[in-house]
Amino acid sequence: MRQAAVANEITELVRTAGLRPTRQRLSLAGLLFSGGGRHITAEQLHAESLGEGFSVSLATVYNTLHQFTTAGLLRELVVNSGRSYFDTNVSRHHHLFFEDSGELRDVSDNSVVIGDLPALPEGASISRIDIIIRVKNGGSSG
Amino acid sequence: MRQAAVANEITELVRTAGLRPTRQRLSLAGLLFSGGGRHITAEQLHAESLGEGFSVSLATVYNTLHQFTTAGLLRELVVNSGRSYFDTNVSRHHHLFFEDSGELRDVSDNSVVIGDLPALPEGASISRIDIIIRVKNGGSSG
DNA sequence: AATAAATTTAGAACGATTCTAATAAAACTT
DNA sequence: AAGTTTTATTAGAATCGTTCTAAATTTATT
Repeated sequence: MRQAAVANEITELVRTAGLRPTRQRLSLAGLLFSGGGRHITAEQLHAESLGEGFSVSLATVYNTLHQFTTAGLLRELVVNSGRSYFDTNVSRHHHLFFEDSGELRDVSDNSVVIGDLPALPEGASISRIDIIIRVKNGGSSG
Repeated sequence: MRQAAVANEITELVRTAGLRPTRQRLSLAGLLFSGGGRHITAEQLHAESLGEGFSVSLATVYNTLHQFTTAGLLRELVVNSGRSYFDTNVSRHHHLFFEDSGELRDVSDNSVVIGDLPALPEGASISRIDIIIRVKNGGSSG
């Protein structure tokens, strides 16, 4: 697809999220959504953006990641205490987490069946089910 | 059971973990393992210990929680970025997390069936599967 | 252009956790 | 049980990821 067409799509994506298509948001959205699925931290995205010559502050990276998450464009993922990953795949799925490398890989939702659950309190409902399969040794090789 | 017998059991538990039965470790182990299953943060355990008149520093609480975790007496649980819970139930099970109250409740392992997984890289093996069922509204009521 | 509203930013502040180096307690030795 | 070595505890500083603040800039509207 032509560059201009991609840029338009990104702009539309940001607009649809109810956000003004600023230079910073478009750069970050481009990095996040132009390739395949990604699992990325705020610091990683910040470094990547600077590396590509798109200057942006870390505060804006955090703001943008949260705005995209609220808009349903990203899903926030917690595997370790003290660091959030943001997943560009917001469809129902789970994760393989390689403890050694810190890499995350998607696992299809079909691989898992949840059976009976304890009764939930009155008025309560499930907002999400997170499954993390922690793997030791290996990773970054497939 | 008599107080003295309980104290002996706790002492043995700490010894078996390869740790000296110091006053601080015994107090903390008593708080952690004398009741039923618990899900507790370092800050909560620290406050509880001081409240019971067992003075201990926060650093020691952290040290002790990690030592107990390494020894297999506790399991560290991450549900939110920026805060760890420690679970006194180290048998295979999963969790219900009440987003409003921050409460955690155990879910039997029987409730869940994991089907096919993607092939793991050579030499890799699963160290643990964490399932967190996030619940909105309700909690602390059952 | 002028005005209003939203965004970005640097740097301070924050909360959870870890580190440091000094003191204290526990376990050996004799 | 005194002396020695090893291990544990501690207060407070340091660190890390993240959030906040208030000023400056950009975008949208009139």
